[in-house]
Amino acid sequence: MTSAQPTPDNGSPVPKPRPSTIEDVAREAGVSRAAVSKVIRNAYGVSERMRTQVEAAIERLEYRPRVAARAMRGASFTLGFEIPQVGNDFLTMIVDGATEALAATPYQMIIAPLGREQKSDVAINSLADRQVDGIVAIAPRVDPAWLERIAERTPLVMIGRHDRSDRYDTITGDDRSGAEQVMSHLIELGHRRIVHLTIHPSRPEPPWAGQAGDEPHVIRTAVYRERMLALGLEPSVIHTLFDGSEAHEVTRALLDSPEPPTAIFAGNDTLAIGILSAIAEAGLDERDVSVVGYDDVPIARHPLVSLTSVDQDGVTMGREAARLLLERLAGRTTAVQLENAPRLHERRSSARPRRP
Amino acid sequence: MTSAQPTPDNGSPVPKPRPSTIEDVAREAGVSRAAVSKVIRNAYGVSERMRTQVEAAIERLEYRPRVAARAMRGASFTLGFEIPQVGNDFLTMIVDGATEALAATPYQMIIAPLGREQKSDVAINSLADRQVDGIVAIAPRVDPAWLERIAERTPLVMIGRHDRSDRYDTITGDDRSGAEQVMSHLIELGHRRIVHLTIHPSRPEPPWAGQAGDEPHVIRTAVYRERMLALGLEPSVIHTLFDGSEAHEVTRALLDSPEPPTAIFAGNDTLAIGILSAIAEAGLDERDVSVVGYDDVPIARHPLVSLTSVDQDGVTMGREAARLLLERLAGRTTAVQLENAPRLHERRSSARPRRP
DNA sequence: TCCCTCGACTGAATCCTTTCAGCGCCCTCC
DNA sequence: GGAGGGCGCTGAAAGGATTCAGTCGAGGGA
Repeated sequence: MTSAQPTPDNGSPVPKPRPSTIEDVAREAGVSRAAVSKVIRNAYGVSERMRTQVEAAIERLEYRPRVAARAMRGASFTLGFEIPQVGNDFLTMIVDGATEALAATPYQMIIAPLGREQKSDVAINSLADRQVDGIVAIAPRVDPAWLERIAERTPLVMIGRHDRSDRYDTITGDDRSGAEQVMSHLIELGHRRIVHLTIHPSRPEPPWAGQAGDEPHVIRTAVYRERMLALGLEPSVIHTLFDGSEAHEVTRALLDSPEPPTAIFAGNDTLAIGILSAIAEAGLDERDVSVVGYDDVPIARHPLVSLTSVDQDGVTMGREAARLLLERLAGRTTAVQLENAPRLHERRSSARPRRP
Repeated sequence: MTSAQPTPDNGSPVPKPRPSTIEDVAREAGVSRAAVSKVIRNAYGVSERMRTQVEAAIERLEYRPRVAARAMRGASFTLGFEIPQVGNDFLTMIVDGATEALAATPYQMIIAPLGREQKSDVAINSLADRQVDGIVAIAPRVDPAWLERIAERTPLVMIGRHDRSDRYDTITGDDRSGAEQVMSHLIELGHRRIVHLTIHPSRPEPPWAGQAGDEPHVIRTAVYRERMLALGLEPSVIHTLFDGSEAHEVTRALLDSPEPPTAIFAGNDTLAIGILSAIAEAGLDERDVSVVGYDDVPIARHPLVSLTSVDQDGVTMGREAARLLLERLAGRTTAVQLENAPRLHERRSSARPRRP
């Protein structure tokens, strides 16, 4: 990065123009503050004449309501999304779906991304502190009881985990079915040495004690184990970090081992992409090592990648999450659980093994 | 998505527990509100004894300051990022860099994503309304004068565009140099029929009148034109939407044309990925049509993709953007311009043409 | 001993919006 | 013609933090 070029300070300290307030608008329009407030919020009890007057004043003064002040008594018109990994395209799909669903509403979406070493609760707390009107948490690694405490104050939709609650809504994919489809597919192709590579489950430590079994990845792993054992095969599970680079390293080591797998079932597509890169670098292809991912992110469809993957329709999940929050804000108090049916898309990355 | 399973309302309307306020903490610790405030903000004039007392009370009451209330008089400890396209991995890199830079600070980052049809100003306004302490805008398609008005009130860093301002800081890549590298590379490989496929520039309409020339993509296009004309070749520029799918369609049509190009210079990697998919689907490869992208997103390095691309180090841009904002918040009033030097990474996607 | 200074702490004002109780006024209905 | 009700609007309180001017007490210097 080239050295900075500071522009000379022109001496005159620019006086910050005070942005206009609802008070200014009221004075300008010759009405009370309360009246202006009603116009803004489209509330009941506003004559046509006053509406046009106030709107004109708002226009003239370029008035914009301060969200902070609104939040103190009313609503912030903001929905917060906790996103565990910004670069993950599955999460992007969720955001896309939600953006679309929110487009015609007065609600603005904000995203609190998780830092590399940050925990979910930091981001969720940060959203709650900002008094968002609703929160979407994606497979958060926190204690369900803690989540319920948050949900007591702020409508919350949790995407991914399979625990249920009366307090918050959940949206899940049927991870059992998805993983079954993957395993059936690989087994039918004739694979026997199948490795499962996935992310670390949340550690079973307080305050999040031993509930990891509800996490999507953990369920997929369980299905993998069952199916392997049912065939009298030895399961082999490897855990890595979220980011695909460790998956890449691990795969490279696997390929160098005396008896490398003929197939790898990846916990998600981000990992699968990392795995594919190691296989390609080694000069191998799908008939040496097949790979199946999970999420069906856009790049999986790309003909150069052509990754077999489980589609769980993240866009719909995001859209539904937004809808559920809006419903809650409109008054619903009962909890809702949605589950969608995943579907395996078979592509080039999975094939019959060259030698079983 | 499977039908909803409403949990039965258990009748007892749960009384929302009132979260504790600074008042409660003050009472609990036997001090004044102002004292608690000072402890929280690490302000001057706090004895060791009082600090420990107050901190204990905060702990006991699980007190968390309300950002909305803080924002009304002080700071919101929030930095806002306007992101024009959530799925774009270059923008993800910027966010990653910024997240890292902010990790050790009390500042939390929030992202305002742009909807499909939304304009930059909506997202930027929305951040300003939320009284974030600073804003990062990425190649926003708004009038520079408008941006300066925002910057009068809130420190602002603009990434991408090449216009300068005394009011806000800018971070750019040297797009001229980057585009020169691309064109030199393609020409040296022997390409002559080179098409440039890029995104639509902002329309030269009020309130953003005819300043599109400062946009990174427009500069890259200008360089392309110059180099083609210098060789006596006819430039051919095609504009598409942000998203790679239209690039895919357009490329397919190009390949079917009587005299298809031997190389395509893509305005960014997202487009390049879309172009590559059309080429691969047509059963062609880099010796039929070479492709060069811009941004060097992570997937470009993937051996299955191996896209030649210009690296402008988005992670550093994000980190620097965060740093510049923190500097402003610490008191700097002069504007700073940073520019980094892009570097072309040659990969498999660009090769000598099979027949020139 | 008295005055002054300085550090630690407090009380009250302030930020901007929503909400709620209440007040005229006009219309309708009996 | 009076009661009642609905509509349109207002004034003031409330919400939770920061900030500023000031108070108090201890310690130092003359």
